[in-house]
Amino acid sequence: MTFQLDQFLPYRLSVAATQVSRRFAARYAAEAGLTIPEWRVLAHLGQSGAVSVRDVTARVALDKSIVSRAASRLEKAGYVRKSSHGKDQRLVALELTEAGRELMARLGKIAETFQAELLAELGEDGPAFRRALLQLSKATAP
Amino acid sequence: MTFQLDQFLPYRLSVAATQVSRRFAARYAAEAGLTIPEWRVLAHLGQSGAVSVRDVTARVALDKSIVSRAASRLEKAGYVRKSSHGKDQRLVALELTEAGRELMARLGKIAETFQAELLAELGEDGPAFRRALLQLSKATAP
DNA sequence: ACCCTATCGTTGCTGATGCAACGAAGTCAA
DNA sequence: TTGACTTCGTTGCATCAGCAACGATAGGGT
Repeated sequence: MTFQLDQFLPYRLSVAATQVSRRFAARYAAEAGLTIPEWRVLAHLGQSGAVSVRDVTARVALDKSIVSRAASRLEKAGYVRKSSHGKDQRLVALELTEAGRELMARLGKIAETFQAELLAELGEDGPAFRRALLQLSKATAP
Repeated sequence: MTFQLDQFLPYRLSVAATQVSRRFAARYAAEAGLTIPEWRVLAHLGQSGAVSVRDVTARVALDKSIVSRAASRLEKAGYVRKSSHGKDQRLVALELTEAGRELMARLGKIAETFQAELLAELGEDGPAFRRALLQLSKATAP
């Protein structure tokens, strides 16, 4: 029997992820022209207060260079403020501005709605799907 | 309650996909230094005989420019042969060379093994996970 | 106090991505 | 047959991801 690409889990996973990202991006594009890294940084700051680039990097699964650039764009757009961390001068403290909090409040609603739609589509497979994603997200030892 | 990025399905899905792709890439890197598009094109040709770029594009969920470039690289590497489709001169017939079939045979085994590992990790959530991925891969009407 | 090493964040650079435009080839109707 | 329109595959171009290198700062041992 030959190998079937369309039965292959990594492939199916990648296609699904791309598809879902596209659908979601179409939703929030109307509110703000954010890239995915920008959206993730914004969302993380919304739930975490003032944190460093390193913290964000660890949490949102993006390279630090990407987080750095996303933060700079968000700062220029007025959604994020960079200040220096008093204690350790190497660190930068990132936090949302008032405009950033407002934007995040709107995007948060959109995100919740979208997630509800997805879960409705999944029906009873939803919980198992969630568990599976968590399991697969674990990195193997380097 | 504030929005929690790490509970958000599109985010979890994206992280899981990236993670799994990395793990799989690490496996086949030892056999051949393929990019993901190259791997997909190779895999599709392995199961489909001679087909056009358009066919591959539709099947592997990649832009036609990406398929075109991947096919060119695979041709240069000696895994793929491009010939002209007698009937319609616009079409290109892509097919694996002998070297391509050999490589695919080896990669197919690696892929099967890897998939078995993933399914073992998922345990009884595997089938639901599969169904969910298929459901989410469906595009919404444009 | 000093040096040696580690960490933080930014920037450069290479290659990949995705969109649009293009030439070539085919189709269909008048 | 001609001409308008469509489709196929390639290529150009702008952007983005990811890795490495860098300056700046911190910390730890002697």
